[in-house]
Amino acid sequence: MIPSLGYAILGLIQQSPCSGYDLRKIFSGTAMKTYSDSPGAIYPALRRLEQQRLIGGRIQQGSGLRRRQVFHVTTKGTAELKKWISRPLTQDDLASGLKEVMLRFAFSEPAAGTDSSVQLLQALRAQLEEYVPTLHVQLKAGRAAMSRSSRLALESGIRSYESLLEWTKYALARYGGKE
Amino acid sequence: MIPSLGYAILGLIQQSPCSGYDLRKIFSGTAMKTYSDSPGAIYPALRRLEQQRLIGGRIQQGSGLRRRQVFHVTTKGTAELKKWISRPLTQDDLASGLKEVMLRFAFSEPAAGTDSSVQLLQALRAQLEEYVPTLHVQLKAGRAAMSRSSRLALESGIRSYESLLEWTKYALARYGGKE
DNA sequence: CGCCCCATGTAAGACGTTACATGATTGA
DNA sequence: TCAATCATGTAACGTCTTACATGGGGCG
Repeated sequence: MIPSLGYAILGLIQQSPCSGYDLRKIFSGTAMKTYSDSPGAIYPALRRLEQQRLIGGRIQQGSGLRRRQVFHVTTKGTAELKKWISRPLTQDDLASGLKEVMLRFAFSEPAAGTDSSVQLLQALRAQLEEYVPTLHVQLKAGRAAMSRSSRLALESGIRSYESLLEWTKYALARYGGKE
Repeated sequence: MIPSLGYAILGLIQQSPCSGYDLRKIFSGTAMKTYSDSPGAIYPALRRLEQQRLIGGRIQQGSGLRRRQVFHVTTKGTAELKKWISRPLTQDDLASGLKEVMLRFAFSEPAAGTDSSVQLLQALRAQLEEYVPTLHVQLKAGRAAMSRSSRLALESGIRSYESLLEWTKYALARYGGKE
C-alpha cells in the first residue's frame, strides 16, 4: 500500500516531471506542505516508487550542471494513479481526514479525466449527505456531558463538513450542472 | 515531544479517568477515531505517558472483575496539558492540519479555564485573518497553470479556512462577546 | 577564499498499523 | 459448552522526523 506522500509525489510528477529537489520546493512553497518537505521523507519515497516501477528517473547531466535526477511517471504509474483516484469512497475516507480525498480530486482531471472528477464529487456529496446528520446526532447526544469548548469544537467540525457539502454542489455546477 | 494521540488521551483521561479499553471505545465511537482506535497504538501510548509521570494507573480488582487498569492524570500531567493548550499558535499549527488546534480548543475549557479558550480563539482568528489572503494569492498566482480540479480543490481549502474564521467569531460571541 | 544555495542522500529513533496472542466473563 | 465480548498486550514492519553528511557551483 502506497502512503499519501507517495500519491502526492506521483500526482505532481505526472503533471510535469520533477526532481526530488523540485518536489521539496513545491511542497514547502504551497499549501501542500502537509505532505512533508523533508528530504528524509521525499528521497526514500522516490526510491520506493521507482522500485515499484511507478516512476522512472533520468539523470540530467547536460552542460556542466551538477547531477540532477528528473523523474517521470511510467505507464504503470499512471494506471496506479487512476486506480487510486477512482477507488470508491468509503466512510473512512471521510472520517480519517479529507486531505487525501481532496488530493485525489485535485489530480483527478489531468490524471483520470473529467468523468472521474465528476464521479468523485458525486460520491463525496452522497457520503456527506449521509455523514453530516450523524454528526448532529453526536452533538445532541453528548450536549449535556460536554464542556462548552468541546461542544463548540464539534460544531466547528460539523460546519466544515457542511461547507464542504456546499462546495461539492458548487464544484459540480462547474462541471456542467444538470446533475 | 508528545504526539497528538498522547494529548488526546491525556485530555480524555483528565475529563474522567479511563482504562485503555474505555479510550478505544471513545475513539471508535466518536469523531475522534482519527486518533487511532487500535490497541497497538493506545497501550504503548499509555505506558509512555505513565513513564513520564503524566498519568497514573490503578488496577481495579474489585469483586471478581477481570483486571482493569484505570488511569488518572497527575499534577504534572495537568500542567503539561495546560502548557500544550496555551502554547502560542504558529503558522505551522494552521498549515499542518487544524485537527490538533481543535483538539487543544476542545480540551481548553475544562483543562485550562475559560481564559485559555478565549485566548486560543483570538489567536486562531488572528492567524486565519493573516493566512486566508495568502491562499487567495496562491490561487490567483497558479490559476493559469492549474487544472480545473486542482483549482477547485484549492478553493475548497480556502472555503474551509474562511468558514473556520466565521466559526471563531461565532465561538467568541458565545464567550461573552465585546471582543 | 569563504559562504550560501543547489541537490542528493543516510542513520537513529519514534510512532502507528496490522495482526496475532492471551485469558477471564457473560449469555445462549 | 461455545461464542462473543471484555481487557490487555506484543512483535514485525513501514514510514516519518530530525539531524547530519556530502559535494559542486556561483558570487563577492
